[in-house]
Amino acid sequence: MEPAFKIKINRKLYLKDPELSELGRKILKQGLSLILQLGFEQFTFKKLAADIGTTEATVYRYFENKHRLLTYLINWYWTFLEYKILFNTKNINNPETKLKKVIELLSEEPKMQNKSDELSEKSAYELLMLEGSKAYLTRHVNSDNKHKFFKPYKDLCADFSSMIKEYNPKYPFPQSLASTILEMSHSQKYFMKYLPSLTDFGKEKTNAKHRQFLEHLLFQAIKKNN
Amino acid sequence: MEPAFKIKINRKLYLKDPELSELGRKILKQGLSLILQLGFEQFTFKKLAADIGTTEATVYRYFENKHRLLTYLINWYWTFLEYKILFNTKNINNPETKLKKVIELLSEEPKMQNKSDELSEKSAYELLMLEGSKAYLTRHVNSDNKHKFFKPYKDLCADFSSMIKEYNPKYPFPQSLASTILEMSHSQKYFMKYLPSLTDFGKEKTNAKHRQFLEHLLFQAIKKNN
DNA sequence: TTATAAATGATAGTATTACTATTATACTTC
DNA sequence: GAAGTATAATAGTAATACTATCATTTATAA
Repeated sequence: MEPAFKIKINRKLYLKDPELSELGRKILKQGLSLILQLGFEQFTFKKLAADIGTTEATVYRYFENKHRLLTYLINWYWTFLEYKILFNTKNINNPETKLKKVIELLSEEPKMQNKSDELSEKSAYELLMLEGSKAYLTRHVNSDNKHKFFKPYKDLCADFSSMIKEYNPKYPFPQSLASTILEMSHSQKYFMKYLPSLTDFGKEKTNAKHRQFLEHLLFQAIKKNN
Repeated sequence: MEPAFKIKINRKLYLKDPELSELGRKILKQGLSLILQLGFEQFTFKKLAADIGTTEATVYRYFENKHRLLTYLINWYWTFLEYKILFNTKNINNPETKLKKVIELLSEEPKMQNKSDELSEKSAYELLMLEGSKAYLTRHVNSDNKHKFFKPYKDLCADFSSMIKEYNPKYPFPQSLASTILEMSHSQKYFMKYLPSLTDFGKEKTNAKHRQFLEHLLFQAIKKNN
């Protein structure tokens, strides 16, 4: 279940590779945790530095600014999720079963895990739900895109889209459907938690309905022979 | 086509009603335009004040902070859109035709219109696409929600959801589907423009495919008898 | 082992942001 | 013409988003 690999992140996202030092890893882990706690707008490098017992200037040696750190963390999760999906569907031949597995993976909320040093999947999942779209909703989206900062998301989307095409090669909107399901998997969870009347899931504890919704949406859309 | 009514905005959103003075209307109109130009993060009341030839302090007499102004503008659009949809579907009895009309309205990009003093639909549409989710993706979402700042969005969603139920009373996720289509109508447009590989629309000039995608997604989901 | 470089800490500084406060002036309306 | 309201002008403050400098500690290579 736990894939044994190192997630590679676009080198333009950092000034100094945070994975390569104790302090860098603290910046990632505590940075993620502080963003979750304070919200991205209220989060600052100064607060983070205080939190991990270093100085603002030091944090700035790793990341140009807080948006780059956010993008790094989001990229980490997108890449992680792609591996997770590929790993868990690798031996499934039936396209339907495969897609169902993907929906399951997108719908389930990761369990707590505290392998101390590493970024936790659960926190990264939360981050994507709470702040994910802020990674691309900026006026520098084009420049970020040229730097390939969205490649992990595009790759993930492309994988999903391929599976859709495998299931029904004639479906005309596989990419849009993939990005829709990906986006919705997070935003419907957000709505469920904070604006439940925008959903049909109430404030339920389980994600069963959330999953049923996505699964139904997906399979109705790509249904064959109509 | 042009509905003749005044859009009422939640009074807690402002300190002084901006609709009631020349200056207030300038704050709205130029504020919207500046946010589009600079992006919400780079937008400040100081820049806005300079732009309309007043002082920062004066702008603060109308709005507590820039997020309230954003929420005001987004609320204005949600309310506008609700009226637009209700107005344009009022005399349609067939539920299918009605839903198709809604999709059409959600997919079409408003034309330029410069009735000088008033907020322009086109700009507000852009705002929703570029900054819309920042209205609710904050750590004060619960408090904002208690203040009913999201009521217009919920109302819009509820209307749409009712039409879905009218078409197929047995469909189990009308609210989620409504919010999904609403969200996607904007985010797929954003992707189309800035991250086209997340869609199947390329960098096309027309919104025809965008519309087909939404329509197909909607009607396949709520199809009867399966 | 020492020299050398690289990473971090300590400290300071700057322009801008996100406000609040005060006083003066102009504009309205009663 | 007085009284009130809206705006302008100005000032000030704490925090943000950085950049710069220099000293010190730590790792690495000769």
